[in-house]
Amino acid sequence: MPTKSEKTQRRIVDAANQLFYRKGYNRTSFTDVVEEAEVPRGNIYYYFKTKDEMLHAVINQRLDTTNTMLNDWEKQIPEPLDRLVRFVQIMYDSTPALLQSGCPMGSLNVELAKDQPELKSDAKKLFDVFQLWLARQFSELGYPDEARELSMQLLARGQGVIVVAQVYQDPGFLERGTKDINRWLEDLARYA
Amino acid sequence: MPTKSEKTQRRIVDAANQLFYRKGYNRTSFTDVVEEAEVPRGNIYYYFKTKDEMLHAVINQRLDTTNTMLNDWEKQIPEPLDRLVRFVQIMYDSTPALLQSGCPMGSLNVELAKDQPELKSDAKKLFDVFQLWLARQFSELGYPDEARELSMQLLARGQGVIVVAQVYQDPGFLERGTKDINRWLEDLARYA
DNA sequence: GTCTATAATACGATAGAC
DNA sequence: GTCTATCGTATTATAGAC
Repeated sequence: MPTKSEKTQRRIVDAANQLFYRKGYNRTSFTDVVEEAEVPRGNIYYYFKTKDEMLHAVINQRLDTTNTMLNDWEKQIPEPLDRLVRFVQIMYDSTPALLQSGCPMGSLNVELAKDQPELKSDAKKLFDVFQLWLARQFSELGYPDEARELSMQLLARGQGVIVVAQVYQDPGFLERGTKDINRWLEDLARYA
Repeated sequence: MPTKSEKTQRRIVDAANQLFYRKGYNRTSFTDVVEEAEVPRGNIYYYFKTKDEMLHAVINQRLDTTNTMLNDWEKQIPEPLDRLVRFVQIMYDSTPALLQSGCPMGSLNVELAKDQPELKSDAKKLFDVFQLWLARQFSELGYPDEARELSMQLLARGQGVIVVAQVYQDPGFLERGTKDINRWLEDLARYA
């Protein structure tokens, strides 16, 4: 059973997570977070000494969520191709959010990569967890040597489609993009 | 001959342009700009009432530069395939900057799309100018009906490769990515 | 037109009462 | 652990001397 303290901390991290996604890390202020989380002003410093620490907690929470999701997929989906297709489907399922705020891990990395290298190396882990999982699927699919390269190509395709769909506010492009990616995956599976 | 006033304004816009790219729009302060441009503190308000206006000037300058570049390519390069390949080559030529700060137009759009819709619609023009030019090349290449879709696919491929190469600080992925794109373009030209 | 001084506000962060 | 009051700094922006 979670203590009151743990619940408060969770409220803060959840609020920060949403705001970092909707507004970006640098444009989100502590005031924004305490208002969204509905906790008193200075309270936040009991849990996080700095904004960086808050980002760290947000990233760790996302990593947990992602790991759980990917592990579930490996348990529930027997075929590597179907797992890869399942991955692509989160893009299609998240259409409204992606058009509004972009890719949660992509946009965070793009923002932090510019001139906040320490924060960026933390955000990079969000890519790593997907990349390693995808590489494992490509390996099982029959491409052990090209697994890493293919996983990065898949990530790149997804990122590109999301950015352009967001710029042009075009859900159709996102849908066609995911279908193209799936065709590519099916071709890979066919000629493995 | 440029007046002193015009030169000062240009210095400010050039400085802002660089900083918006290296640090992002929201993390760049007026202080940063006046220091980079080496003009006195409050002077900047004579030229730009708000930061938004400064961004507007930066975007318009980039639009001018881009239009000039693309017009030159159309004059100097007779074949549409070669023009498309020339476009892809700026990615390869800009490797160090792309790994450091990402795509100048992509990262700006990703940043502003989150919750600054007016600024984002201005930044979107940077995509438009490339998109329209690319569509014209695809049209000439023999794909008049698919020209818009193909131009967006090319932009998406570029954006994706740049994001992933930046996240992993991997110039090799950027190089292989551009080669893949060129192969795709050559295939399109072959089967047109 | 150019520049300095400074206002007004928002920020991240701290001290300390409870 | 919880919360308030507040500090110091950096921010955008203005007023006004030159």
